[in-house]
Amino acid sequence: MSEIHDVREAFVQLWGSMGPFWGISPTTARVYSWLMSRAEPADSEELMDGLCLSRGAVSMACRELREWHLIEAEKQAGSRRVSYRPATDLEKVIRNIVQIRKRREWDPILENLREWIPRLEAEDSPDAVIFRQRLQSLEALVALADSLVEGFLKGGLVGRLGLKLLVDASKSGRKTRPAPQPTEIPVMPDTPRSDAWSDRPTSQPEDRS
Amino acid sequence: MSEIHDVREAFVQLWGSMGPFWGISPTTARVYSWLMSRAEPADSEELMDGLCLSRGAVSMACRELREWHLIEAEKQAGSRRVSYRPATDLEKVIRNIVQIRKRREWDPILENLREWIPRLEAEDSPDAVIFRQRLQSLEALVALADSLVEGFLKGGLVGRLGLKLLVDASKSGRKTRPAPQPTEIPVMPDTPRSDAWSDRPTSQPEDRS
DNA sequence: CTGAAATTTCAAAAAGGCTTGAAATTTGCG
DNA sequence: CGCAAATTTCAAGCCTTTTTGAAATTTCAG
Repeated sequence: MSEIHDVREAFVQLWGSMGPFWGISPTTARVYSWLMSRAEPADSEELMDGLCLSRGAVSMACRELREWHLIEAEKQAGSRRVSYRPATDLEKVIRNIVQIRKRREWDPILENLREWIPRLEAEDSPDAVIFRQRLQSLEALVALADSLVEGFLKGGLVGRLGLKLLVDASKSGRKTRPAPQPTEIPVMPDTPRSDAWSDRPTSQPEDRS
Repeated sequence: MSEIHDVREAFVQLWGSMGPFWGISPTTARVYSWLMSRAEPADSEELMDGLCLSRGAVSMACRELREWHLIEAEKQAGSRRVSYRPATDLEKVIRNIVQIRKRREWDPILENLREWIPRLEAEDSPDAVIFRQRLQSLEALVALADSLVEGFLKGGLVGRLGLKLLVDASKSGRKTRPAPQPTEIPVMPDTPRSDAWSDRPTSQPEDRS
C-alpha cells in the first residue's frame, strides 16, 4: 500500500547519488526523479515538501533542469504559480544530455588536439615524435567518437539499422531472461495532455547552438 | 624548439580539468597525460618534479591508474625503483574504463529497477501506475544500453561491421578536412619493448570480477 | 498603476572530495 | 638477517562544488 512511497524514496536517492556521474548535481537529479514519480506536474511548494529543500534550492534545480530541457515550466491559469512537468521522451532527454556534454567536454579536446599536433611537427626529439604520434592516434579516436555522436544527434537514434544490428549481435551471450528488446528508445507514459510537449511541432526550428 | 614543453603543459592541464568528467581525479589524470607525453616510462621522482606533486600524491595517483589498468609498474633491474609505463592500446584503455564504470554506475540502476517494478504492480493509484510504466520504459532503455556495452566489451569493438556502418552513415555532414577514418581504434605508438604489455597473452585469464 | 504573491538571485555557509606529508610498511641488496 | 631505499598509508587541511535563505526582482489580479 505504501510501496510507492518507499520505491519513490529509493528512486530519488539512487538518482541523487548517480547524478554527479552524469554531470548534474545531486539535488537537481533528485528533483527530476521526484517529478518522474508523480503522475501530475508539481509546483515548487510540493517539491519543497516532498524533498525537504529550501525554496531557493528548488528554483536553482528547476532552472538547471530547464536548461537541459529535462523539465518544462507550465503557468497555471489564474495564478502566478508555476508547475513543472518532466520530459518523458527518453530519446529527446538523452539527446539533450549528450549534446550539451559533447559541446562542453569533447569539442574542446578535439580543437586542442588539432592545434597541438602541427606545433610538434617541427621537433624531432624522441619525446616530441612519440608524443605527436600519440596525439594523432587520440585525434583519430576522438574524431571517430565525435562522428558517432553527431550521427546519433542528427540522424535520430543511430538509425534503427545500426542499433538493431548491434543489439542482435550481442544477444547471444546474455544472462537470465530474454530481456525486452525495443527497436527504438521508448517514450515514457505520460498524462494525456502533455503530448503537446513531447511531440510538439510548434517549438523552435530545432535547438541548434 | 620548446614547443613540446608548452604542448605538454597544455595537454596535462586539459586532461586534468577533463578528468572529473570521466570520473577520475585531476591529479590522477595529470599523471597519466604526463606519462603519455614521454617516450620512455618514468619513475615517481620524475613525476614529482615534472608535475610538482608530493611523493604521496604520485603514489595515490599511480595506484588508481593501476587499478584502471591505465599504467603498468615496471621494476627496474638492480634497484628498488619502479617505472610507470602508460597503456597505449586505446581500445584496451577504453574498454577498461567502460567496464569499470558500467559496473559501478549502470549495473546498480538495472538491479534496482528490476526490484522496484514488481513492488509497484500491486498498487493502482494513478501515481503508482504512471510511475511503474515509466520505470519499465527506463528498464528497457537501460537494458538496451547495457547489451550494447556488453557487446563492445566482449565482441571487441562493436565489430568492424556496425562501427564502419555508423561512421559511413554520419560522414556526409562533416566540417573541414576529410579527417582520418580508421576502421579500428588505433594503437598508440610506443617504445618497442612495451609491446609485451599491450598484446601480452600471458596475463590473467581475463579480468573478470 | 499598485501591491502582494511568487520566483530568482547571489553571497555566504556547508559538504564533499582531493591533496599532502610524516609515519608505517615493504622491499631486496649486501 | 639487518638495514636503508623506496613505496604506501591515512588523518588533517585545503579547495572546489553544492546548498541555503534573505533580499531583490518579477509577475499579475485587482
